[in-house]
Amino acid sequence: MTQDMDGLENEINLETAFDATPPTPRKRTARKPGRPKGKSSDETRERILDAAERLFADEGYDGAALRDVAAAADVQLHAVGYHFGPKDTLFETVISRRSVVMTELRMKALNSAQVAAGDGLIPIEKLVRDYISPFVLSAGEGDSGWRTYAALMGRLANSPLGTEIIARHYDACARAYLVEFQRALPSVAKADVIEGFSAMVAAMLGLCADTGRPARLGQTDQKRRSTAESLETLVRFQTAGFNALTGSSGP
Amino acid sequence: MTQDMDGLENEINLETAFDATPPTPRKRTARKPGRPKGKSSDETRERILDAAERLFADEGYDGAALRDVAAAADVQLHAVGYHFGPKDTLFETVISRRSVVMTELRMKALNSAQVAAGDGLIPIEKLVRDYISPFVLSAGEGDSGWRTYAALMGRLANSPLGTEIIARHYDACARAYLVEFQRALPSVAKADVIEGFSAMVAAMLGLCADTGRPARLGQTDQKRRSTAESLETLVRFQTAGFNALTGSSGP
DNA sequence: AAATTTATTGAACAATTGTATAATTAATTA
DNA sequence: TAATTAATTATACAATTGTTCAATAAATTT
Repeated sequence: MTQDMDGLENEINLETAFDATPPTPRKRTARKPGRPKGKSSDETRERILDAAERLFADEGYDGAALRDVAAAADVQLHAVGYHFGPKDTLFETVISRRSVVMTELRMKALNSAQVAAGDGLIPIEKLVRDYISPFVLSAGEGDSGWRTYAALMGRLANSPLGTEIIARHYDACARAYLVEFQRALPSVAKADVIEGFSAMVAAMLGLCADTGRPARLGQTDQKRRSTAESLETLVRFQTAGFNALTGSSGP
Repeated sequence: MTQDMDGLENEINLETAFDATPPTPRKRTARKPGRPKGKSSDETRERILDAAERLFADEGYDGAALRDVAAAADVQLHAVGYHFGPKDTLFETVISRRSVVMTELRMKALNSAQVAAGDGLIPIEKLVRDYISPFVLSAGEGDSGWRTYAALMGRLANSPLGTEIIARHYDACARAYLVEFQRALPSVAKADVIEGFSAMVAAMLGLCADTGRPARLGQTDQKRRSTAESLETLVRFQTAGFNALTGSSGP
């Protein structure tokens, strides 16, 4: 919401606080039909995407009802369909809105690293860090939308629908990194490099999905770790994992 | 299915082959109402659980319709509710049926390792292997039900519902292992040990969920790796990850 | 042998869901 | 300024869903 409640020239209902139980119907603001005065539809689109992102993350693709998305975005049901078409393309749009940002961050980092390395190799730790940190930092320190997106991606990770969508939005970048991982680990079998990469991604998603399991397993309800600490631990762990693959089965 | 199609004393329809598109309605066998002759209801229960397991794995909790479960199990809709009550308790039963097996395997391995270690420490690699291998081997070499179950667990991993259920069924065992991990890594902060453990579990689930992403990322459609190979790579990778956490921030 | 319990089929219900149609009003274009 | 397009509310629909009720027949108990 870039420019909040402007152009709402009707009586407005200020219960914008977030409901803990998302399927709640949530009475909507009373508004007149017809094109609203002065407000760009882009705001509405973003509001719908934000609401959809959260509901897909909380309830899953099938669990999230378009009515609840509409209510959370404070628009009428049909506005959702009008802007984004059927449910699956809304979902696709939710994913791609941030995947393009994430992929650009990762590819820029990779390109810089390639330039810096020249003919040499990119260190494993740098590859791990460059792939992981945009996601971890966005999820941990970005706005709440990024946190929600990270939860959604984590949830998607091992589902058939999610796999298909991740392939479409993230595989190209993953392959670019894999080339460098393989180059930096010439003695490691390709299948092992890929398995390591998959392990790294799974750990990253699990960390960022932020399910609360670590806190539960630790019991001692210590204050939440800083994102930076978690990131460093993850980088060290995954880097060592990749390096341990050398000298096992030939390439 | 321990004792297949016995007691089906009515005309039977042999299209038992698995449908690639699970939401297909699937016409059921015509049978008389009333208690069937001679067949134990345990068979029916297992058939329903198998069908539910697969549909939950393929379609998710909300995506799986009880009607489709019933059709896949070749029973009437109400038989599902009769045996397992509402949908959420059916789901719970699907999870617990195998979680008790898995937890017993892991706890037996842990107890053996503790006895073998006596007053000494259990090596990290042994802890990793003992926790991971029952799941990986069941998913990779067990019957098809275990493969389905692994996909379901992977899918559950980062969802709110899944987290809650995993806590109920797997946290006790996870804590028992964590004690030994911490003992074996005395210089590592507790939060780091937990983060490493979470990374290990995430990688394990990602591997066993078997989404096909590794094959897609590798492109060269090589024959599927053996489960044993994957397991060894995973153990080596995760063990090195844990060991790399030593000597960073104090406990 | 009668009564009860168990396991099953068949049918129905009320609620929810994704999508489509109609109406309305502001912005844009001709 | 008239006509068209864009964005929105309001309503309707047909399909699907989890659950429940009724009927039936075999097994078990009394």
